Amino acid sequence: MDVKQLRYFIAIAEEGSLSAAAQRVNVAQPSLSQHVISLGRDLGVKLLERSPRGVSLIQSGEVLLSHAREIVTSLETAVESVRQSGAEPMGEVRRSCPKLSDDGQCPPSGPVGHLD
Amino acid sequence: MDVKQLRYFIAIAEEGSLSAAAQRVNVAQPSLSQHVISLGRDLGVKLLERSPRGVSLIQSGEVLLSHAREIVTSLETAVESVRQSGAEPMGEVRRSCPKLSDDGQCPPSGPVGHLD
DNA sequence: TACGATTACGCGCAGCGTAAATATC
DNA sequence: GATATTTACGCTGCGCGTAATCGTA
Repeated sequence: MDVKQLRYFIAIAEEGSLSAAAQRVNVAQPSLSQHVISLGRDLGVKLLERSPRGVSLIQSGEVLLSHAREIVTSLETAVESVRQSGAEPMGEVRRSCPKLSDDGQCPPSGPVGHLD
Repeated sequence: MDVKQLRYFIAIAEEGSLSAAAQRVNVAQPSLSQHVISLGRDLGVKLLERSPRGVSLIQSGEVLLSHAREIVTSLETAVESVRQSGAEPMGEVRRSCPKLSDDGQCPPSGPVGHLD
């Protein structure tokens, strides 16, 4: 069970259609189809019903949806607070520059804040 | 960012050692090393310090740890409720939430099955 | 015919394990 | 030398996209 699947599922639930959700999350429909099948199999429940026009959530799907939203939100909150807690940013800061110096180097950089 | 990485990170934090954590989660040490490096890179933050005897969390790591525990718990709860939502009566229920909104309220709840 | 989901199939990459290297005691 | 992490490297499986197939109106 993966957060990516939860994101996909939220998109499907909100769009009511695999095709629309696929566009929204930039993934091909077959991939989403596979994910939702796999998700249902992992949970041992049927999550949604196939309608001639798209899909619609059934009870278990609604339950999953609310939890999924909560979890995804928690995750985003977590990332945000960890980033802001960073007294010690790490890694090299790579930057591009619009114009190289004559010696082919980037001009010296000024003070840099955190990356968004 | 993946839940698996959060589980791994929790194990590392609690064991204080990559080797011990690796045994606990049944993964080779190098794999965990890669994961924690990747996690730190994704977050743009240094999470722990290498000691000659294992590793120890620094501030950002502690922040991540608490969030990670919360998220993993939420995920397990979610799986449980979805599984049990199969044939259970449903309706609005009060629920606890791992994190209050800024105004001190629980985030809005959706329809759910019963909680044990 | 048109729209949407599923099945089939091939490819690339992420994650894993083994093994070798590095570091600290 | 012992313990613990990191680097190197090959392999397998998962996730994705394309294309073909099925279902319904």
